[in-house]
Amino acid sequence: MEKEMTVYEDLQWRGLIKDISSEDLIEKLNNGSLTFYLGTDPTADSLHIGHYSTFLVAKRLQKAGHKPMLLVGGATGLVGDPRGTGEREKADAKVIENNYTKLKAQVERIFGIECVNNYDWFKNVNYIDFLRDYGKYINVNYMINKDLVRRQLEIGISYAEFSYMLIQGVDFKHLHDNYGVTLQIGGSDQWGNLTTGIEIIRKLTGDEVYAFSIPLATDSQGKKMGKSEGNAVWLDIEKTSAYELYQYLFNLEDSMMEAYLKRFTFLSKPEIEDIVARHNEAPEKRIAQEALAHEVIRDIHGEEEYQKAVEISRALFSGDIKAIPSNQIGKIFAKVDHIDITEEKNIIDFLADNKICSSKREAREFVNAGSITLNGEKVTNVETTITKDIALDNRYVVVRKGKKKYFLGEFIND
RNA sequence: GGGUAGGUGCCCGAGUGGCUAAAGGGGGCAGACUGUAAAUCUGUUGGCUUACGCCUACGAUGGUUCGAAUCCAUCCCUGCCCA
Repeated sequence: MEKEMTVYEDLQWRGLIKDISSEDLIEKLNNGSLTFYLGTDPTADSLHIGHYSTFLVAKRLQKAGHKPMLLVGGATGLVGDPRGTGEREKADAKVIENNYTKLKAQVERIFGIECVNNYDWFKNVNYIDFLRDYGKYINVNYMINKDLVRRQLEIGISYAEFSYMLIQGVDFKHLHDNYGVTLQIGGSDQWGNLTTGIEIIRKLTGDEVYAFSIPLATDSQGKKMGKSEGNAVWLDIEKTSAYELYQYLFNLEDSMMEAYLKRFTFLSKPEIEDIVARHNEAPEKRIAQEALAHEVIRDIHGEEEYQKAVEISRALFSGDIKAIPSNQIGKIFAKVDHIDITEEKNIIDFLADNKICSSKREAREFVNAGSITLNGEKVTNVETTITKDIALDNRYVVVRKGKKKYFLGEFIND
């Protein structure tokens, strides 16, 4: 039996540590009970899969006996953090507020961790005081040398975004002063912001606090994970259904499976090694993808949603749509995009009107290319009409676009 | 404030009066192959149209011209240099 890994070793093994502010932190992670935080800005009304692994680190540390706090940046979201690729659009304050409300609820539901808002302590901060209390202690030279700032300096960066790291640094100090937070974690792109906080706290209080960064989740090409059909993979089930999430995870490439299992699940080292070994014997069975999808969807949406996602997938990909009892279709496909059909209509109009295709031109192209399937039968004639005769049970038309995008059309008027 | 280089389709970027719905690359979408992978290859990528064609588009607004992304004027925005 292998010796049990320490907290730090486990994180390292899972590929969740990129930079660490001080070697002293290792000891504290392994033995102490730290209060730490992790932040995100409310730039959208839901987290996406890219955030998920980072937030899971908070969960892992919590399981190891540390106390987590999550910060949703109502204040920092109004300013916008530099991305290194160009200035962000000025965010609408109402949108940010709305996003904050949703994110807070989501974060507390999925991770079960207390959530704070930096707007609460920034809304009354006076600009002059801010400059005197904090701005005085950080050199512009220091700020300019941060990687993201330096990159954006070449294309222009506003004073607001430039100041971002200062605000985040003050967050750290606030949480340090009021909640005894001594550690901040974040994605590797946040490293500059994390270290600025450490700097501010050291200069103002003399206290030594820590940070480590987490590598961003990428695919084998080094691209950020999290896009499916050109859309982000959200944790909000209203934005990305359990079925869509299942499909996303199930289709991930083999070569990344081990890394993803380590990063996105709580499975132990022996369990992951076992899954990977079995997977490699017969990659086409996608044992690893299946395990990954099960773990992740159960943790985010619950076992029941996972089972439903599997059920839909089986029904759709078994190939034989017509074999499904028609009284089951409505139920099984409840989670697939649903289209009400009120009249019989030409296939091209049907595809374009229901936004399955973005235009009639595209609809024609898809039909001609053989990309459209109705109830399991390929349609190649643009003159085809959607009628009740071809509908299952005179009611349902399962439309497939491409290899795996499904829609359920249903005749609703008699 | 002065000088200078720019602002092109989802992104990067070519184009300096008609041959430009706009090269090339990336990304997206679709097809083939496969395992509902990856990689690769092929097609496609403003809208309407079977098609001819029409409409909308090259920072904004006006103007010159038979004709402008391309020329002129004013304005807005950005980089760089100087003060």
